[in-house]
Amino acid sequence: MGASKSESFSIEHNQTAQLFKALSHPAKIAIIEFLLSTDSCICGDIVNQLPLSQPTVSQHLKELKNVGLIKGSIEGTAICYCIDEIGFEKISEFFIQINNHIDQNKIKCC
Amino acid sequence: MGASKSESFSIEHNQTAQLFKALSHPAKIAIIEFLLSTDSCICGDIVNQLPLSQPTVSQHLKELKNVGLIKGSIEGTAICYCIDEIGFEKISEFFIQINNHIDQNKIKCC
DNA sequence: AAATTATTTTGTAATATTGCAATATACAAA
DNA sequence: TTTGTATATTGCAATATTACAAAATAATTT
Repeated sequence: MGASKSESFSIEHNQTAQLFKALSHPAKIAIIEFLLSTDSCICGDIVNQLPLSQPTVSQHLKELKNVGLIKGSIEGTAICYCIDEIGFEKISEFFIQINNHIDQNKIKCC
Repeated sequence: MGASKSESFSIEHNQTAQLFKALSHPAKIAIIEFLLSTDSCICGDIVNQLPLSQPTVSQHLKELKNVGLIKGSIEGTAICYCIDEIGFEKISEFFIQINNHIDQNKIKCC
């Protein structure tokens, strides 16, 4: 067999994993950090920042947009991309759980 | 060509991406959530919780341990696993950046 | 020491991801 | 309507991940 028995897991676990998967590549981290560092976020600028071809960057942008971590709007002939808070809020919910656990000193073993 | 031009990106971006990659599968999310929900964290319990074979679970545990998201200690013949705060603190640093950005309302476009 | 129990490692098949050339689309300008 | 500019899609090769059977390791009990 092989590859991702994702049907065997809950929708929530799959959705959380999907968000993390969208951030599991250095190019995607670089895109997010670039969008954080600048106000102008024209797609072509992102392509120029990265050591990857335009089609590859376009594919990474598509995946980040699909999970709701970035959003894009048409500006004439160009497209303006920026951080989408909604996706990051979903991820935050996961980390709130983790931090509550750590704060409560529930960790007794190891 | 194909596959992960990771050498072209900074060490920081690669490390951040590695942490997210370790969480990019529903089984790994399920493992983390199980460890959050219980004080007893014997490896065999995790195997029983998941719809995967024991060697597959072992492999997921190894990856989570490698990036510092969980840790394990030997207890006789069994191994006790639990959340490792260190890895989660590294991820938190990334989200602090994001939240600062969102709070500052820097998002002007889209 | 042999048997038992718990976990890891190895090998391998199935599937998914990454990256890019080539092509397509969409709009603006000439 | 042709040309140019910006971005997306398609198709495919290279590589990585996922899953598990089988075998290996390690500690415990008998």
